Amino acid sequence: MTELEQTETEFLANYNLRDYPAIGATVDLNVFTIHENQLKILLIQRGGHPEFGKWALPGGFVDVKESLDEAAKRELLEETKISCDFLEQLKTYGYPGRDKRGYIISTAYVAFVPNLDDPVAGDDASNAALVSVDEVLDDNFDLAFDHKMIIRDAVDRVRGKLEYAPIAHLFIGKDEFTLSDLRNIYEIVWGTKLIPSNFRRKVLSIENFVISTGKRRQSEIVGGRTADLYKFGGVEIIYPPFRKEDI
Amino acid sequence: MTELEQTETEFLANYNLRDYPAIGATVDLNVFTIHENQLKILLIQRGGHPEFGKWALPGGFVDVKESLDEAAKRELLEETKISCDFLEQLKTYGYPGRDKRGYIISTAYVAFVPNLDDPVAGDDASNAALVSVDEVLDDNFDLAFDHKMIIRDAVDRVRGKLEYAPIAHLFIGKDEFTLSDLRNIYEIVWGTKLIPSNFRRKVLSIENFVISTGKRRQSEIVGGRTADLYKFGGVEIIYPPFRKEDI
DNA sequence: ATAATAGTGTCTGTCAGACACTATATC
DNA sequence: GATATAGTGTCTGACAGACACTATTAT
Repeated sequence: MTELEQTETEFLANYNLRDYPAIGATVDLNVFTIHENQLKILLIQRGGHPEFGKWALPGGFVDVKESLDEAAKRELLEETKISCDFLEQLKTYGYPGRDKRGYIISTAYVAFVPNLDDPVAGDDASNAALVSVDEVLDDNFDLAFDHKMIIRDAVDRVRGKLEYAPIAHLFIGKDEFTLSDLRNIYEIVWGTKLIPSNFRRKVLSIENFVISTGKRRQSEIVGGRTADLYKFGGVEIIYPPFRKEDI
Repeated sequence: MTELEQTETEFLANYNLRDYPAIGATVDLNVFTIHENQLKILLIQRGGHPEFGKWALPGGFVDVKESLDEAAKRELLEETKISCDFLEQLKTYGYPGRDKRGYIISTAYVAFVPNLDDPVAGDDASNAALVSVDEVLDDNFDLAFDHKMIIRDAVDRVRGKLEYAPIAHLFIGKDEFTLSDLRNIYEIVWGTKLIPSNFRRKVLSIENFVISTGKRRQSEIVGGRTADLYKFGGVEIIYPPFRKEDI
């Protein structure tokens, strides 16, 4: 053992995180889905103190035996009973007073799940619901902690991410989808109408975004021509990106 | 006091973060600058355990009386004696084993500072240096903790952010600058050559990116025509973004 | 037939890449 | 004059917005 290793061992023997003010670490999950032609987010009604009874993001304390990502994945599974393909760190929120239990830092995550028609009631949660983001972000909708601020950031992230990341298909439950299915996701998340022919041209021009399966499927609503079925092609970034609007 | 408030008060009286495993929270700063025509990052040589003597990102523990942003600003001031206009949260790193002192979560920040020709020697740091990012990211360069991973993410953020955020002028120390000065920043950060005429057209086509001051300044190197001086115009986003390369 | 949806083709305007050309400075 | 940098103008190709047109289905 070198001298350096020895002094480090001594240092660590005397070091204890308990000598400093206690802090907590949580993860909060922004779970988005498309439901009834709306972009919705999963909320749980708090079954314990503090903020008892208020709607809040699912989440919980990080275990010291796991990473933040693992904590997020675990909470998602515990509270929604689903795993998902897209789970990404959003931002970390930490300042005095955001939680009455003490100085608690929360790392927020964003997840996309396909349309889960029969939503979910986790273990810890007394109640769970899918709420449209428009409703949640309304001034009259009361949320626990600083979760409204977090959701606002998360919605911005989802809308922005759709421009350059091939993630829209993650909202579709099926492996094979039509370009109308795909366009529908963009229209709902962005709250805009897209011209079908232009959308089609853009999507097909991106190499490996979608791959034709050769199969066709007929429209679900009323009449109409049968549509080609595609599957995701594995591309990692959409370049040049979609243009959401002319600012 | 309602019944709900009463039970919450009781709950909080019995709640103590000390009842859970201790965790720590730090901030780490990626301070970028342009120095000797290179994109460089500020590193400090650790003057204490653990990782004694290794190069590391400046940073330190978060105080429970301040927010994460405030902690980052404070550390930046303590370690570099400069405040800066751009300080943005990057990502939070937390998993078992990343710090020998215990489960310590680190929130990384990215800061841009203008060319500080005479770099900096903070209080806590035994030694400070500006190192080119190419050198730092080389396999042979040894860094403390997981800081190489953090720097890799930070460099990606800087290069990406330059495409759509009007931040290049923050690397220039002066209030007034020529389009060559500005182009130089893009070329250094991206490691590419840009065609001056196209760069000029792009910059001037973005409303309120730069504003002509009417003044002119002659080139610093050798001969050449005097260049128009501009100042930043306050625009918040560059749309459509710069195209860094055709992928 | 009519309505509804899918898919093709084309015109147009914007904008980036490339580069020739002019203007103004030092040496 | 040579050389270096700043700035103007223009050709071209890629691509998005708009929309007319054809194709295929249900009612």
